[in-house]
Parts: sequence; structure tokens; C-alpha cells
Amino acid sequence: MPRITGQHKQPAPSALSPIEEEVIGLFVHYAQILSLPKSLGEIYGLLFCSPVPLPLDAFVARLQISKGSASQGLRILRTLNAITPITLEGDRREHFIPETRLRNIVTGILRERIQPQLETTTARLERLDQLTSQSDPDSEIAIRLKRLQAWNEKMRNLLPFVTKMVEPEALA
Amino acid sequence: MPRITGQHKQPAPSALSPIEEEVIGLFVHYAQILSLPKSLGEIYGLLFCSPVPLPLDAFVARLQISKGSASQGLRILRTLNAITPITLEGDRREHFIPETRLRNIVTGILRERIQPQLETTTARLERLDQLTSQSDPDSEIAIRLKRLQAWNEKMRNLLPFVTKMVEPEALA
DNA sequence: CTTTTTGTTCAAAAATAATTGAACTTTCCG
DNA sequence: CGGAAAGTTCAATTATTTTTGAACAAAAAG
Repeated sequence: MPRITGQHKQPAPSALSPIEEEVIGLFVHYAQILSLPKSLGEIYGLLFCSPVPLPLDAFVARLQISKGSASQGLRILRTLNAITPITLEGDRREHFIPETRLRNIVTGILRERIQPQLETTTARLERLDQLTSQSDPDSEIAIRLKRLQAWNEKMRNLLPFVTKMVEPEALA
Repeated sequence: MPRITGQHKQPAPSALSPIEEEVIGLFVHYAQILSLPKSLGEIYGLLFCSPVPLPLDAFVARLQISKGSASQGLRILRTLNAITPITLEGDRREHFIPETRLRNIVTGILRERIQPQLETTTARLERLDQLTSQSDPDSEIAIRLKRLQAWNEKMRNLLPFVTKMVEPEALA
């Protein structure tokens, strides 16, 4: 009398193991730090625990989230390079594996979330520069605006540095 | 015939100047990047433009926000060291000046917002360590958890580094 | 061509976060 | 003492974000 087969038909809504609970909790926490939706943390956390690639259904069944949530969450994680889609022999569904190299995740977040923000900041600063061009360059406000531009520079310089820091062979 | 006096009685609900609008817009944008409430950006932005220290009333009047919002916003900015309260001769109200050194603001945010989060992360990782202590140390999951701990280390190392980077005499 | 499987989209609902405003405390002043 | 000014607190409201689920498309299978 065979046990459950490996076929992907049965929903297998098995509850989460204690370890899974804990890892998922950790990534939900990370998501909150980054102000990303909780579901992203859940999805990534479950995938992080899984020794095998998982399809969308797996997240719906095990995390008890809607198909819509899973679909959107997986899309965002994909654009962040936090997960990679792979095709599994003889299974029509797309499966995913987690990117477990911190470096790649961090650079994904920097590229997708931070960089674009800094771009629009630069544009704003240029507009401000125009607005203040005719005012006294020694005034307090002019001095402060100079400082603001220095801020932006610093932040832009910081990014590649952070990327370096999280590389495997990081020094400090 | 004297112009308006310097006394702090008249509400002076003067509209924001174009420069103020723009600077405030910029800091609201920064607030959004950091997922802080918009009102924090508005308050800090207005103060950043002001050549003189401002009391709570000034924010209520010029930004058209409630006293409660102003009070809470100022409190948070204070804990972040983004503003400094000062006492003005002959005025009972507490006034504020902006901290305009990026370094001090960044370290405030790191200390108040990021550090505490990393602390709880460390606690979570220790709990996970216990949960996995009896499982096979060569299993994929064990390997990945090792990696997680390395992540945490890296992040902790990164913080003092970021602080350095935003210092005035920063190298790169 | 029809059905099933897989996955996306998006308006509505639910959950979460921010803001308001009225009640309250404290301090200052006469 | 009162009373006014300054500021805080917090429950209720408002605004924003996230999640759901039903309708829809695409592609394989029958």
C-alpha cells in the first residue's frame, strides 16, 4: 500500500514545520524592515526552507494565501532577483528557487527600489537650483541648499560601496 | 506706521513660498524613501528652510496640520536627532532648529530604526539555531541557515561603515 | 474545437498606518 | 488661587496599502 505519491495533484496542505514557521517569521521581519509587504517575506521564507523548487500552487496551499497574492508576490521577488524561475522536466508549471546570496538580493533591492528614488531626487535638486539661482548665494537658505546637494552626492557614492560590503569576500 | 511686529501673537498663516514648497516636497520624498510618515518630511522641510528657530505653532499654521500631528512629528524628529529643541529668550514656547549635518541624521536613523531591528533579528537567529541543532548539519536547510547567520553578520558590520561614509571627510 | 491547467489582472474588501481634534496635564503669570 | 498658553495623549476618523477572489487570457491536452 503506497504512501502519497510525488505527483503534483494532491493539494498537500501540510502545516508548516516549526523551522519553517521560524524562518518565515524571520523573513517577514526582514520584509517589515524594508517596508515590503508581509507576503513577500512569507513567500521567500517558505522557498528558502525548501530543498526543492516550488511552483505557485505550493505557496497558495502551504501559506494559505490567495492565488493573486502569490502571483504578485512572486513577480516582485523576481524583479528583485530574490528568486529565480526554472522549468522542471515534465511539469508545465513554472517553479522557483531562492537566491541565497545576500549580495544579489541587496543589489536587486538597490537597483529596483533605491536607485530610482535617488534619480528623482537629483531632478528635484536641479529644479531647486533654478528656483534659488537669483537669490543671494550667501544667505542661510542658499548655504543649506548647497549642503543638500552634498547629501545627494554622498548617498550616490554610498550605493556602490554598500554593494561591495555585502560581497562574499568583504573585508571588514 | 510699523509693519507686523515680531511678537508671536498673530497666526501669520502665510502661504508657502515656491522654494519652501520645493524643499518640503523633497523631504516628503525622502520620508517616503525611508517609509516615514509624510508629515515628518513636511515638518523637517519647513524647518530646513527657516533662518530662525520655529515653535510648534509655526508648523500648525504654515503646514496646516493639526497640533497633534505637529507634536508627534516633532517628537519623532527629536528622537532621530534630526532637530534640536532650543529655548528662546523671553518666549515660553520651545523652538526647534534643524540638524543639517547628514552624518548626524543618518546615525540617528540607524540607531533608532535599524539597530533595534537587527537586535531582534539576532535573537530570532539564535532561536533558529536551537531548532536546528539536532538536524543533520550537512542538509541543505542547515547550509542555508548558516548562510543566514552570515547575512546578519554582514549587516551588522555594514552599519558602522555607513556611518563612516557619510562623515564630512568621507573618502570616496 | 473544447476542456483543463496555469497564471495574470484588477476592482472591491480587509488590514494597517497616519492624522485629527477634543480632553487633559503642566507651567507660567497676575 | 484662577486663567491662559503650551504641549501631550489617545480614541476616532481618514487615508493608504495589501490581500482577496472572480473574471480573464494563454497554452497544452484531449
